[in-house]
Amino acid sequence: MSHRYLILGLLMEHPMSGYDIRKHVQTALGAVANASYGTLYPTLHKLLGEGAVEVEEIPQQSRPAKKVYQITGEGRQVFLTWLKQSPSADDQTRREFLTKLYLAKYLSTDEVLRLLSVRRGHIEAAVQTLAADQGRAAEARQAWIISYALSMHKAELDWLEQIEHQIVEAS
Amino acid sequence: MSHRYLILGLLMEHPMSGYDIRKHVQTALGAVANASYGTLYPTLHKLLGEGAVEVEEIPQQSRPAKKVYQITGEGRQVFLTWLKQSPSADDQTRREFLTKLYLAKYLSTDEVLRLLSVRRGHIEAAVQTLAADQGRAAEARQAWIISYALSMHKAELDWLEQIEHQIVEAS
DNA sequence: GACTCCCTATCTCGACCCGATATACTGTTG
DNA sequence: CAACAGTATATCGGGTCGAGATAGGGAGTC
Repeated sequence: MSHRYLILGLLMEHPMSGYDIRKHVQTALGAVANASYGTLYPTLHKLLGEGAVEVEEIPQQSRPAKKVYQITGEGRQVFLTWLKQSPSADDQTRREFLTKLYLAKYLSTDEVLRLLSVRRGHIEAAVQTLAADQGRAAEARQAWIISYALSMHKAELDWLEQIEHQIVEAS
Repeated sequence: MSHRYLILGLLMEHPMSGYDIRKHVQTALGAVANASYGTLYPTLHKLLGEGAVEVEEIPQQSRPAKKVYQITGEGRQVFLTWLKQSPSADDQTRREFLTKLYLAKYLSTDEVLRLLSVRRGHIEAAVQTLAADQGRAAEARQAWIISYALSMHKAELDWLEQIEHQIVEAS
């Protein structure tokens, strides 16, 4: 749903290929968004059919040919209309470990603690990566996204500590 | 993917109908999970075909008939195998407002601030609801989920304040 | 008494999204 | 020279969602 608009938004700046868009999303928004090829290419084809983008095929030597997509005037309008609308209360948050925690009564205390520690490991790894990215962020908007993810991760680490405490004490 | 296991996990406790499962998920895990009918009923049918659950149709007077699903021994095994596996680093986080914030260069300062304040409103409303639920939470595991969501929301409010500051000062 | 909601209960439809995989050539590194 | 990583496109199966269809009953309002 919002992938089409994210794509249009990125194309507002430069014409890009699907491959370029993917890389861009991963580096700039990877912490909070995703754009798999299975979504990207069909969406580009659909936008093309709607006249929101145009494509130019650019052959390259010693590389597969590139299909460079460029946003049209119509596409710009569609994008800006969406952008100016208030965001919905979407909040797509899905965490396998939380589901498992909720069902933890079927696990031993040790298993629950391991579940939490694995989660902690995942977050700490992400924090490391993000902290490194934070220094490299050239634009403010990139820094915003990174600081968002870092804030959430840090809050989750605090929460994890609390829950671990509760579980150890209750056992 | 994990919906099937969440369903099995809930059926570990009591036999339930699809409608019951939905209500249960909404009240107990609504802050971090979802179970739409479009997912629920097909998943139940699939689990039935796999022999992980059994169904009994219960007619009711002055109500539509209920299909009560009960987990089988095989289903229990499938569930427990999944539960004992380390959770993947899934982290499905999608927020429309973050995408819009990233593309805020096409908005005026006022529009960006409105975007953030709408988001703030959504979060504050959620915090209110969750705070009320927190008192009513009978089981520890419910309280865990609620405190998770509250922690995340509070961290996001702090982050929002920071970003609003940055934007006001930069303008 | 008529009207309008809301609740119970099942189910399907179109659309979206993801991860994995296929294809194919090149440059690098051990 | 073999193995791997990068560039680049695309599809497939399957999970997921929100919205709507269907249908009867109870509660509250004018």
